[in-house]
Amino acid sequence: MINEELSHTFNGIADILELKNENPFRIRAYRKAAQIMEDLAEDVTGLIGTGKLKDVPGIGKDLYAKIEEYALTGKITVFEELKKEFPQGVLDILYIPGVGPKTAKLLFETQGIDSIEKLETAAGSGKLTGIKGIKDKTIANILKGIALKKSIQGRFPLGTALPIGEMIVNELKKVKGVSSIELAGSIRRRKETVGDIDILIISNEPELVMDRFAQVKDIERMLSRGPTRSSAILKNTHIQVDVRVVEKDSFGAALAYFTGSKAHNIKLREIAIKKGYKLNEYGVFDINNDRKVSGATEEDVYDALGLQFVPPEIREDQGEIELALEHRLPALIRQQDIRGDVHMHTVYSDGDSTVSQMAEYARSLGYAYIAITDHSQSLGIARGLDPMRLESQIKEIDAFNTTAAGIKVLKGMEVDILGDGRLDMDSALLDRLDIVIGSVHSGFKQSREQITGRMIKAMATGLVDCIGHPSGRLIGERDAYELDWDAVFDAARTYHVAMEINSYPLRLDLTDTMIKKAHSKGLKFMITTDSHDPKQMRYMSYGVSVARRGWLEEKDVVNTKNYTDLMKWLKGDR
DNA sequence: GCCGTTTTCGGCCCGACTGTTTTCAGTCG
Repeated sequence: MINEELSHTFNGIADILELKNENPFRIRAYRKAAQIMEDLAEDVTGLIGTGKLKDVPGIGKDLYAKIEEYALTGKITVFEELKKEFPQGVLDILYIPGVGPKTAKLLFETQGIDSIEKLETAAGSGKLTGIKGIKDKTIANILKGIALKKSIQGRFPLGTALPIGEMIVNELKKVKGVSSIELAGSIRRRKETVGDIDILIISNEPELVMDRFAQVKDIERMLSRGPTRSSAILKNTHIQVDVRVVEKDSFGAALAYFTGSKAHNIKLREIAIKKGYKLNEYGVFDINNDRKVSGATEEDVYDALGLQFVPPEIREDQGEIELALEHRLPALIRQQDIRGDVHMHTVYSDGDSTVSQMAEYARSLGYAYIAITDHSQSLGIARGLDPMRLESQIKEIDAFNTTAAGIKVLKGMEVDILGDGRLDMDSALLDRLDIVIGSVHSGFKQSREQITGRMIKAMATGLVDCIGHPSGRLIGERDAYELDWDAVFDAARTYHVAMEINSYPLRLDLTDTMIKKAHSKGLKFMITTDSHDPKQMRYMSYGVSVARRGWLEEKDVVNTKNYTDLMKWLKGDR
């Protein structure tokens, strides 16, 4: 999508402007624009057409013109000109941890170093000694940084980082003197991918915490170590972990600060200044006498600034601050609002447990109901069900429901939406089921028009209650297929079909931005786990987090209904 | 480069750690 290309281009412009030691605020404007492009739910080309791009805060006349130029010609003249001044390799060097624009520029201009390879050779052969401001330690750090960059490829799925973060939190929790400990950063905001793991601690013995942290067995090496801050790189994953110890009466301010997002924090500080305060990670201070106004809890901090408490998942400067000022934030859906899990598999297809095993586990989680939704026959690899086997599963579930107490099992299917948009099961049989999830599992390479057409055709049958993992993406493994989201959402509205929020950590699909878009069109959602094993039902929290990031409330999600109301909804009362 | 019930010009968030310095620049978050 052109949005990603623009995001990349704007960051490239910002990189070169940094090398040129340009106005930092101009650089920030480009960085912000890059972030805006990344967060946009729509193709920016469409926004130009409808004139809506002019209304996006942060995109002024100049950036608008550059976006338009890129949409029309595929490039931005300013960027093409800037690239002549610094080769791409110098920009690559900027992304080595510990090397910034000043160093990169110095190395390029005095030594002609214009690639990471040249830098590595020069640093290794001692050619850098003698340059002003560069001594042995700096050279060693450059080499370490290069090695680090090679070992780290981008961001990590939340499903990888969160369990590791929780493990370290549990280790440090035991240290003497620790009274509070929280994960912060993008993990706390539950972004689908995170760049590092941030941990915030209150302790009256910070040295003990840092000692224990340095001994965590998964640590490969320490990057820095101070009395209040330490950083380390973990083995295997090479995720960076940052630990901070703060005073009790600063914990809220520090938690807010280290949770981010950066854009959210900047706006908070601007509000603080307007009110005559200064906000930093230690608290809110009166600018006149430096007296501390608040800081012990996040609630206090937001309150001092005149804001409603903003849940971490929506701290992205996407309108939440403006609503918080008016105390009109949505009441985001909570885990305990979920009354049942309505997408899961059993041994009938590619699951590893029986209907009753899944039901038993769901009951232990406190659910009122589950839906069994095994695959249909075209998905051979998953032993998809043909009509006969579906019939026997229906009988088994009916039998289970007559004997088992405390939980209801809905009869369902995750039916394949075939290459031509037909459903992979007899209509009469689907009609007998309580719930039908329609999913695309094949033909990912089809054109945007074809896949969009398939989905709309499937929805138009009136047999599908929900579209499963609508984009088909697997984080870090497989991109989403091409889809005309407006057309799909509009059709879903017409045929009263819900969108799935699939909680499986590598799916998390719909994404937060697409949820917002679908929500704005009035769609309903189902948050499911797509479990293939009872334990996977615990992934529900991931889906709820994504829903929260998409600003959803309890009423937006179908499986928050009690059993009776859910059945009414499924039978057509929508 | 953006933005405006303090402004169309002149502002634009704040501090820790490192390594090189003799008081601070660079980098990062």
